Amino acid sequence: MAKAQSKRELILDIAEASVLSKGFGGTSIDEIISAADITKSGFFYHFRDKNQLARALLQRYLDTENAILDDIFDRARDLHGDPLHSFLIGLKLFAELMEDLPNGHPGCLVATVAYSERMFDQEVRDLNRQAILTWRERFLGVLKEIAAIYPPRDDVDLMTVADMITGTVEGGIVLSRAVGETAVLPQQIVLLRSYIRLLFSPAL
Amino acid sequence: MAKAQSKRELILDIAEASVLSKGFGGTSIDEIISAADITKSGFFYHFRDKNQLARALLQRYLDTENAILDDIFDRARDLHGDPLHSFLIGLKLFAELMEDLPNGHPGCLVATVAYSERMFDQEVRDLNRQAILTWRERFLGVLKEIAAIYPPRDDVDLMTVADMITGTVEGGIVLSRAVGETAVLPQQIVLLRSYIRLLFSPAL
DNA sequence: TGACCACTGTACCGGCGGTCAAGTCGCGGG
DNA sequence: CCCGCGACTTGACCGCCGGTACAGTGGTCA
Repeated sequence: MAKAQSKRELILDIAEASVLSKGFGGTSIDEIISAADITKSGFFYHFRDKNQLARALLQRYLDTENAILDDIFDRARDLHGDPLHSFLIGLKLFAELMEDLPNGHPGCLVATVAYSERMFDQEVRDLNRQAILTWRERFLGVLKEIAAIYPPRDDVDLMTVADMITGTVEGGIVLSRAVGETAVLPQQIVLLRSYIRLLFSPAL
Repeated sequence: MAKAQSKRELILDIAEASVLSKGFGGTSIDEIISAADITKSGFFYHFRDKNQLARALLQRYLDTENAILDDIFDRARDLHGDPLHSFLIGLKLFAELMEDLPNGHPGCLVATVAYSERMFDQEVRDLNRQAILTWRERFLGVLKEIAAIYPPRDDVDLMTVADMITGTVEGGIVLSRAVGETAVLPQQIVLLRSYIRLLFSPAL
């Protein structure tokens, strides 16, 4: 967790950690404010209500996650010109990043929102939906480039393959947390990489 | 949702639906008891506290899910003697079952628990962990049978492949819910089937 | 007949989400 | 130099929620 430069950021840091370990409904404002050493009125100065907190939390989370993905796959692009090989390198870098997290991945707020949808207003749910669609488009673009050069060995829908990238991460996080083994998530990403390679490689 | 034969089962039915749409922390006992038309004392007659409700909820969920998996893969066994083909049929049956759910998959309680772990006692967390390990063993057994006949085309760890089955379902549910498209989960299972086929088929 | 099961009724506690009005303190600009 | 503004604090209050305690009640079965 990064050092908070302002009380507002500190609230978001504390709230994010609490939401990921206890769920949104299980996170109390009283607990956040005592950890952040502010008063209840101080909290409501920054956020109109708990829903606005959720919105800010999710927005900040998506911005940082997308920045991380940009960084990884841009670096992979620099390392190899071929779209397939570059994507495989990107997945490897991603798996290594997940492996290097000392306590495992802290959890995805998109999954938290998806599993408590009736707790949030339409704005938060739309933001969540848009996040998945953005990731779908991101990976679909790469996969189309790959498929133009390497025709897939099986009759698959590329959009579904794009969703599989996101789905593997979401599923891997659930498994890792539930079983208490931080290695599960990186293993799943490596296995996904194996599928992508198998699907597009002309011969092995 | 099946008709409840007792107030206790009715409580569990209502609580399960609420937990899956609002999270455990977002589900109030007051709301459950008014929907079940009983008093607060009536609730606490059946469950000592909210944690005992969680335990009963999870146990019942796991029992029914395992019965469904038994049924599907037993039927698939009857349809084809070869372990690979039988497993591929099982995955197809599973995808079709998910596709036929009118409002999509209602959600997995294992994921809910994993994303609110600090809300539950050790007993519930152990139950959750055991559920993942049971599924791991279930699928690992089948995969070992398959690999004995069809050597995998890529150097993969079969336990990781077994986890991928569970992970695809968990990830697919998160995606389906977040994006509001019920088709995503069955599509992901069909894609997983494509990988299993590609991984073990001697030639295409 | 009476014990037990599945509840109900009533009263209470402290925590939590949220609201409201007024006050404080530092700091940057006119 | 002081004025205003942003970032809070103080403190009082509301109704819902999780949970406790315990006495009571109607049906059923040995």
